Amino acid sequence: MAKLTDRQQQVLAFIEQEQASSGMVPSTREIQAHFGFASQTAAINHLRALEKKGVIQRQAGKARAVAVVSTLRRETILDVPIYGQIAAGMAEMQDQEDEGMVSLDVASAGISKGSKVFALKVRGDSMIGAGIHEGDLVVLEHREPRSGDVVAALIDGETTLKRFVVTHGRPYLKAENPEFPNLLPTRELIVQGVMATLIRKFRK
Amino acid sequence: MAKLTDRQQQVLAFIEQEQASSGMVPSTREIQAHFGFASQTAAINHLRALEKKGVIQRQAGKARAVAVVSTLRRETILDVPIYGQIAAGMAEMQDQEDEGMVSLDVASAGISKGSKVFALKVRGDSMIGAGIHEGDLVVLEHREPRSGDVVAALIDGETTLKRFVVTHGRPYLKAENPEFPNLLPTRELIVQGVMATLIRKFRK
DNA sequence: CCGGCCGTGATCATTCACCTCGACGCGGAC
DNA sequence: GTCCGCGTCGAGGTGAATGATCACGGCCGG
Repeated sequence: MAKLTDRQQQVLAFIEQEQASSGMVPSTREIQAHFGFASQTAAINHLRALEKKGVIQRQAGKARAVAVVSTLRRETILDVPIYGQIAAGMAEMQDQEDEGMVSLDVASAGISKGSKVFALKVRGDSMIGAGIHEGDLVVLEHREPRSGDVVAALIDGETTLKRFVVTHGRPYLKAENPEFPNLLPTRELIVQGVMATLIRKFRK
Repeated sequence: MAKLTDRQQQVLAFIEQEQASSGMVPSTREIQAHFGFASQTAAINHLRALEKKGVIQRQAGKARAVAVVSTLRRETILDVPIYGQIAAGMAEMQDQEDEGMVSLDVASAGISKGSKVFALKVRGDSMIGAGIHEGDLVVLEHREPRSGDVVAALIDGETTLKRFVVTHGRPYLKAENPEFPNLLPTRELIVQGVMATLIRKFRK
């Protein structure tokens, strides 16, 4: 891919910035106005140059038909709401206060498109044996758990992270920390989500 | 936010799908054609309804002036290239084979916009004490390490993950695993990146 | 009976990409 | 040097793409 000129870099930056802030790609006239060109031709030429260098794609004749290749190549982005640490009543998935958002691509998340997804901040260290630490962000998928999955389960009105194990046809919840009781009886087991991804942010 | 009709959901899905695949929002006529409407008005009405319900934003008079609010609210997405496990010669950041891509928002990544970023797949368990396991994906930022940071360093032509510690004004690399030598002398220390985020994908 | 939803059909007014012709500077090729 | 390509910009014009509007009708729940 050929290198971009300073000017072309500026134009590309403008396009990307506009798309991020207003959601739409600027037209040739808007580019013209932004850079103070007296003619559209200047803007069009820059677009053509960017297209030839492969950083954008265009569709002849169509309005605002500019697509930035780097965002085009990207996998679908999943927006995961963070429901905090306490998840009482989550079974209904309602009235949950959003405490933020994580966005990552579906491939990295390993999540089947279409299923309900949410995230929780890990509190405590009952799963430290599985490499899940306090403060980690856990992305969970709402689906039926399989044996061996790490799940967020509602026990005594509180959500905790445990490993879901089925032995002799009976489901158990297992904490991965020697200081915790290894097996918990699981009557009225409510699994709120199955762990799909873990995200840990290091010092800022 | 008012609930969407089935039809409105379909229209929104079409818009999002088009934007993802071609990079641009469909025009009213394209929406019309896709759904087999005999009139543009049908398409326009749906857009108006979607706008009133707050899921899209439009700008009067402008072409393809539709912005999906959910993607608009989103933080800036960072595209991180995965450079694999072996990173010989990475100091130049050149000729690196892309083995994929991870995309996540800058806020979750905790990365200062503008710095060079890349990712590596963790091999071995020398950092298991820090909760970093084999197979984890580590996002690294190219910057000067501070004491206590986890860094990817080039030692004997191979990249390994270690904790960077400065004691008595002298830098050391420390493995977080009792089976490994605790402190490594660090002459000619090349730090390729400072760990910013960890991503672990669970069973698929 | 009204308002929201879902359409058809035709027309109008802009927005917008594209084209032609021309200009200037710069660096490499001949 | 001289020519050529490329980047960058100006002036003006054309036709297609596109959003917007008006008029009309049907369906449904409150």
